[in-house]
Amino acid sequence: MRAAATGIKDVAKRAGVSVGTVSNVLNRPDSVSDATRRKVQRAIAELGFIRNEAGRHLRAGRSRTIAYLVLDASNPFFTDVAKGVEEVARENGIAVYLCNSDSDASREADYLGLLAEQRVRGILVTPVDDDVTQLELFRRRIPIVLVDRAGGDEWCSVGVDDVEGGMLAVTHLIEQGHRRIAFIGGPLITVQVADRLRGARSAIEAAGRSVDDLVVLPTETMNFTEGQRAGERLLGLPRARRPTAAFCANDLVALGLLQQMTRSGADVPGDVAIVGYDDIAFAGAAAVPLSSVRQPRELLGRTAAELLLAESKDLDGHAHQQVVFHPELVVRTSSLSRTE
Amino acid sequence: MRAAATGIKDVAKRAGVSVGTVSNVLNRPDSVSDATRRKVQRAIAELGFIRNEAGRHLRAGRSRTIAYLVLDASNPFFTDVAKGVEEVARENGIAVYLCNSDSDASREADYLGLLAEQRVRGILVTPVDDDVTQLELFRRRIPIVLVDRAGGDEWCSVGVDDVEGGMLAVTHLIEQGHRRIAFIGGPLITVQVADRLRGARSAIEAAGRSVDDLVVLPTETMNFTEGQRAGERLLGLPRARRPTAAFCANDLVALGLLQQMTRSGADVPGDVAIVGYDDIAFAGAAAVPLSSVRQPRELLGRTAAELLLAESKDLDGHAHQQVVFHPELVVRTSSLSRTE
DNA sequence: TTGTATGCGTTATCAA
DNA sequence: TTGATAACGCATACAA
Repeated sequence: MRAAATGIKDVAKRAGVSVGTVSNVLNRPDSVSDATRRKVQRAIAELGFIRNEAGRHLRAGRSRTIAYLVLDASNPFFTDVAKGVEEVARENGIAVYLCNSDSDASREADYLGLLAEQRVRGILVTPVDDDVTQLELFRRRIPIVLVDRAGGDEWCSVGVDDVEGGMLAVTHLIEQGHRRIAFIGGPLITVQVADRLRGARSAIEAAGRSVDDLVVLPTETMNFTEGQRAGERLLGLPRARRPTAAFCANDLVALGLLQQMTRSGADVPGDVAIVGYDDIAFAGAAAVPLSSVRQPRELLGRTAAELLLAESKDLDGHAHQQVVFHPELVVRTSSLSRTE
Repeated sequence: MRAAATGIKDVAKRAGVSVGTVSNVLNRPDSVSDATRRKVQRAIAELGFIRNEAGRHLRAGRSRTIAYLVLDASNPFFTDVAKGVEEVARENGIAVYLCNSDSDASREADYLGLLAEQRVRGILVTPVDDDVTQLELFRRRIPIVLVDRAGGDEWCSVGVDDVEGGMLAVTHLIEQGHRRIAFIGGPLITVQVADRLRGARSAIEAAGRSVDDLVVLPTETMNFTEGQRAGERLLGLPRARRPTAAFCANDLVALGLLQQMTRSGADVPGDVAIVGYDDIAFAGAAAVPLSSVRQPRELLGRTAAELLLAESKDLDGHAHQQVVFHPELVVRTSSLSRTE
């Protein structure tokens, strides 16, 4: 048998005081006499009273929940960012909904609708596509911060300089003596991917090479399987045209590629050097430790959450901020030429 | 400038009808005349009205949200289970909070408190420890279903027969000609781990071997790093006593072990055969494809969610159910003896 | 210091 | 078919 829901009224009755006093004990304990406070607290304990957030929310007009809508909950990158978000939220007594759009625009839309109904205090989102018009609708009601994506100065955003990341990766590969370099990732219209590619091109040009030296192998999404497929395509290229190095737009793709190479008997980094992106935990732990462009994941999450809470506290006088972090190249075995 | 929150009253005023009619349009559109319905719908569109879930919740007395409190959001096993949960929830117009206890009992307690305040309709949880007394408190108010863990017939639970899984794995290794077999996982007091170990022992006994042939290497948690450490310990054993096969209590540990072997120049499966547990996506994609005991992850999630919704609909007349699925051994390269 | 009364947004009941 | 109104649980303004 389930206990009936106890409310503030039941507590008041049990303690022999009014509901206002119970509320005071909960919210302004100093304004209540010691004796009364103890009485009320005992009643609360005896009844196992738990505040009803729906009532508080309705009364307060705003919730104590934010949401983080991610592209792919099974990508460690996002769970690491989420960790940073949760920390800040906890410090502020705020709960975090973790929602997974799974790179599906309709799921994203569903979740945004749901979150709007919940009147969450704010939403952190890495949008499925770069068209933010859909988000515009919601933004009129709910503060939104873009994570790992920029939206111009009309939006708060937290990201990492992906052009710089691409440059770091490819400059490193050039320094390791590689001429033909593959870029693997997609879809190419995605801002992050496009920026990383742009950085890669800049590095090629800065080295005085021809852009033809960069072989773009686009993928549909960025998961392990796509990396394996790209590996097959890479090995299918004629020897003369085959790149000796690959820069992958994320680590899942890089790990898939690495695995396909190993499986096919190709040596990494001997036959193909590999640099990934994100530096997820698996990267350093791969069979051949993976070089990768590290993003400050938890910091990204922390900063995004702080921006969101700031905006939610000062809705009108709020100036949108675009925070851009710098990536860092972590060199491991997968990209080190043995001849050096 | 942020738009003021529009409510059902604003819609009513705009459409020139009463709030009851607006509510009818939203909830029982058939009971409203076509003309009125159109008027109201136009007002809703013009004002960009979005229902306030807090109000609905307060009125209805119950929320349309459930929560899934996982041990480790970055373990693909849990995100796969979560996918099953979300599917069922979506089919029922219910939202899912995904909460990450990160194997930390205090975080788990915090979240349970938070969820109780939110009056979520139910909670799916894989508890941090096997002492369910803490959960008992909440259960009096909120339906709880244990996921991947059993709690006796006083609880609804969904799990997989871990004893059987352990037997499958070790029987297979014995059939592959191995005598000394390592069991790697922990903490050993965890029910799942203990059950898998028990299954492993049964398999040894069923084969007429001595239980001394099973070398238990306990780990503190079950992540990649612990697997690598276990690998070092394994290789540190004197040749004569060193197991030629290892059964790991999850895939992360197995992958860590596999990687440590490869790094140390040991051959898998030649020097050490490996079987993991869970069959996460990475398992089949590892440098040496990993044999693993597969759990029906999404089905686990679906079933758990269905059980939870059933219980939440019929609180008192509810009979607790313990659903136990059977694991399946997926044999890949990592455990195949070449001599066979 | 404590009690009373009101309203947050929604839905359901009942009357018109 | 539509409208008026009460109620959900809580927090606050104000009165005592």
